[in-house]
Amino acid sequence: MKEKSPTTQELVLRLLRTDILTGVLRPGQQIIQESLASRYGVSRAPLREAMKIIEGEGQIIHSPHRGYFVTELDLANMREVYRLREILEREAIRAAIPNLTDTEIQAIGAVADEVSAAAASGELLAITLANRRFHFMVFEASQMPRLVRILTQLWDATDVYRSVYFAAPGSMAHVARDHAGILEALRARDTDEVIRWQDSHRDHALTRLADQLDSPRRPVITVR
Amino acid sequence: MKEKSPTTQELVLRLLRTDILTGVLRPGQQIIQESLASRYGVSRAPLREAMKIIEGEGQIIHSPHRGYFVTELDLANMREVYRLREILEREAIRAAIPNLTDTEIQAIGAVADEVSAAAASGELLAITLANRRFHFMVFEASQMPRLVRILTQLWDATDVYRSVYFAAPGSMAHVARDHAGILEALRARDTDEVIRWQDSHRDHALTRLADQLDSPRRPVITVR
DNA sequence: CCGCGATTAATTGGATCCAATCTGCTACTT
DNA sequence: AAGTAGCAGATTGGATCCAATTAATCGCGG
Repeated sequence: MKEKSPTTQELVLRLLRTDILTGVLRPGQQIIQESLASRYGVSRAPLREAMKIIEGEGQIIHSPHRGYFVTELDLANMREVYRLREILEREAIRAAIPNLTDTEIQAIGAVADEVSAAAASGELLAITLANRRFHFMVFEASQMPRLVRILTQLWDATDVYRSVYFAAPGSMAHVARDHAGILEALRARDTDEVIRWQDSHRDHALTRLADQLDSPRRPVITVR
Repeated sequence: MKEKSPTTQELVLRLLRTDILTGVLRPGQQIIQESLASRYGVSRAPLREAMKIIEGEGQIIHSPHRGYFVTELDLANMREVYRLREILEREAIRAAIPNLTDTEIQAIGAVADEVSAAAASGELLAITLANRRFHFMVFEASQMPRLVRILTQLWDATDVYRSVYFAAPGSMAHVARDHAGILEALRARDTDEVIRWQDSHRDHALTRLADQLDSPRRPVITVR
């Protein structure tokens, strides 16, 4: 097997995503290209192309001749994202259920365990990523690549705040319960029940996140 | 009022969009950066950033070290786009109706006339753009910017084929009738009726487009 | 004659360099 | 003293240049 040759902008893309996710780059903050490029040890060229991608996903916005700024979500915006997720995830689940094989469901169960393991370790980034994999394994079974892409964008838009949510006490137990419920309903091939669990799961996250929106989060790391 | 200073990549962006829309760049074709850049009279740098945006909208795809290619939609993909449009446009209309003022509806009516005027002139590009404005004036009244953005992407994805559709004889009369129906239902604030018209409008377009997908379209202009 | 491998041309990816624009400060006018 | 014009520094936008990767052709061997 030949090893992958990661192009520089893919690398930068990953770095950018995690920096936004972990709060190194805070909402509202301007991104100084030179500074960030040297921080990543690359030139500005691949950074700018990577930023154009992130901009397309709505995580940063661009103002000509002024620069890029990390987007800041207000409550209305957040509610819109969750409303769209509600509509689209229902569609994804409906399309996915008939396609899901037993082995795939088993694999999804394994990922659920990974989430729990990550939760035990307390690694916020690991939890977020594992949780994402869990849900998207279902979505991807829909065989609707464009739908999956849109859902990815919607999840990306709120991921900045999601890690804060996971940090809240008691959230992890709630998540574990919902995941178990989803899994059980998947095994029974009970579409409506899966949707019910997923809806409640999402609603719970939204109310928690809405609370967090008032109290601004503290910086994790600051880049000059 | 100060005039706008269009940055180069915005210019390139517009050029790229119309080139894809009008078929100068055909589905499946590779985009040779140097060739296209010189055609636009610019360097490759702004072209590449513009392409990253278009890629995010799904109109072209990128393969590392190989290049950019204009995306080609198969029937399954096309059906997915229309299914997603169905779901999301319904949501947009539901959210929009309560917000629509009489003056706004009047303005939408004016745009419907523009579509007819464009249809009479036979200018395919003008028809496409006017038609788009008509529908998006409704969508934008939803006050859901993210939803509008996603819908824009979905419309973009099929616009390459839409002009072919408009060229089909009899289509224009059908379109005019549907638009009139939508307008009337808007004036009556009858949400379900608007959705019914919009659904039928869309379904008609899909069946026509599906036909076109078999017979490959002839090139309009070819760039070396 | 067909398949496989190496060399070469073409194209993309990344870095550096220069020009255009914005922002904040200073000084001047009223 | 307040406001505005203009100047200087910083930052972004665009162009050119060089390196890395791909694919295509040619040649060799089976």
